[in-house]
Amino acid sequence: MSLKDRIHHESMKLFSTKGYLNTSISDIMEAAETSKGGFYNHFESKDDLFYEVLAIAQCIWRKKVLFGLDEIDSPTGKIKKILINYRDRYLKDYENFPGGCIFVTFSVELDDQRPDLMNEVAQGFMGLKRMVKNLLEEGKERGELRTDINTDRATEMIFSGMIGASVLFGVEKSDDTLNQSINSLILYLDGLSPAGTLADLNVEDQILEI
Amino acid sequence: MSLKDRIHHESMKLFSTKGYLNTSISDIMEAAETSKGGFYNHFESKDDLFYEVLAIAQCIWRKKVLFGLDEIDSPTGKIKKILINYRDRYLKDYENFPGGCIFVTFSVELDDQRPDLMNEVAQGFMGLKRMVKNLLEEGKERGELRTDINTDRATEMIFSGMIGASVLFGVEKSDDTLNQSINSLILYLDGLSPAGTLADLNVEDQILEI
DNA sequence: CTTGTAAGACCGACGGGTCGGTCTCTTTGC
DNA sequence: GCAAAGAGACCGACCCGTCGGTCTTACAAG
Repeated sequence: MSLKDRIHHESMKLFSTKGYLNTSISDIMEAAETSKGGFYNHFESKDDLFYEVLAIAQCIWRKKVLFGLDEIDSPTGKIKKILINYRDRYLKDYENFPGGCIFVTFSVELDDQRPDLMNEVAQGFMGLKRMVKNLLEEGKERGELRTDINTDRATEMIFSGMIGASVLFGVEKSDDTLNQSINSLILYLDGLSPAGTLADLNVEDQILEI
Repeated sequence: MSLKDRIHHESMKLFSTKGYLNTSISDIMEAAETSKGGFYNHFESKDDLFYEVLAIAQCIWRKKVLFGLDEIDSPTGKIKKILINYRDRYLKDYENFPGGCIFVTFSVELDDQRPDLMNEVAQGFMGLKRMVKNLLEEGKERGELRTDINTDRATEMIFSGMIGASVLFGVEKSDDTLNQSINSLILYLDGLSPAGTLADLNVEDQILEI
């Protein structure tokens, strides 16, 4: 692995645990086993590194959370898959994000201090929210959701539930807590479907199989 | 207002926006219009200030979020009141917490960096979660919830929904977003009640009246 | 010899914290 | 009633370490 890759990787780990502002370049140098010269040979500034790491993190997020989604036809099935991926492939990815969801960490520390950096992060959030909403609406059109379901409200529940789950996972650092939070969301999603179709989806199996 | 009170108050505001680690004592000095000497005359260390501010913030939280709760008999009504207070009296309290929920800010930045300080914060979270759970269970006993409702899962939904809502409020800084997030939680709570009782509670009115 | 990579000495700004000193207000002795 | 003495609030220069960032130097590959 090249030095640049090593700096990217170690920075991402440090950012996810300590945040951007509280990670010093010395921290990164130590973790990547390099020096000031090695660092500044590859990056113009710390902010420069931020943007690159953010892009890489978003790329990893997509790969992890959207994994296997195209093999699923049902929109609500896709959301369920997103939740399961989010839980098992993303939040438990201690190799890349040992400190939990890097976007939550960024957003909480940067929203009032570095609005310029914050914008980039916020766009990712909005993308996820829009995706959930679109899938819910499509699911409703296909009859996978009860007709009385308000997709906006359901989107809010699932979206803020995902964010809340990652914060609480950071607080408690317990896989059990995370499983409970996300499983509750999956069961909530199942509860939106018309009566009778619940058993067909084999919910509990899907939760336990992972 | 005494200097000590001023430091407490300004620190709380700064901590809620910048976090603890990223707030310098110079920041506090400037905001409280004092000097190094004035600061250290009242506090042994920055950590000392942290503990005091945390205690004050918890006190304010309780006063704001539990406001008027004893006048309500119904357990689910109490939860609804908590959600409304949380939305209007606590999160929108720009005077004390201009940066959003101070406990979320603390927990995200401190969980991996200062576990000693984190413990104090985490206990508050667990207290709220336990309160919601107890109220839900009591509500179920009183027949305010359908018998098939799993109170653990409902607790997860409401609790992580509250945390997620405060993070997203910080990201978007929009009252509308916050209202939508919390209103969705209130409507979710209403959805847990046995069919037919929904209209009696006059949900939409309660949401709009605030 | 040239070119690109990495090392680390160095810079000014700022971090938390200390310390000598001033200013004001209360207590005390007469 | 009044002045001397003491207590404690408050100030800001200063300490040392760390911050992000620059620049010269060393060295290895071609």
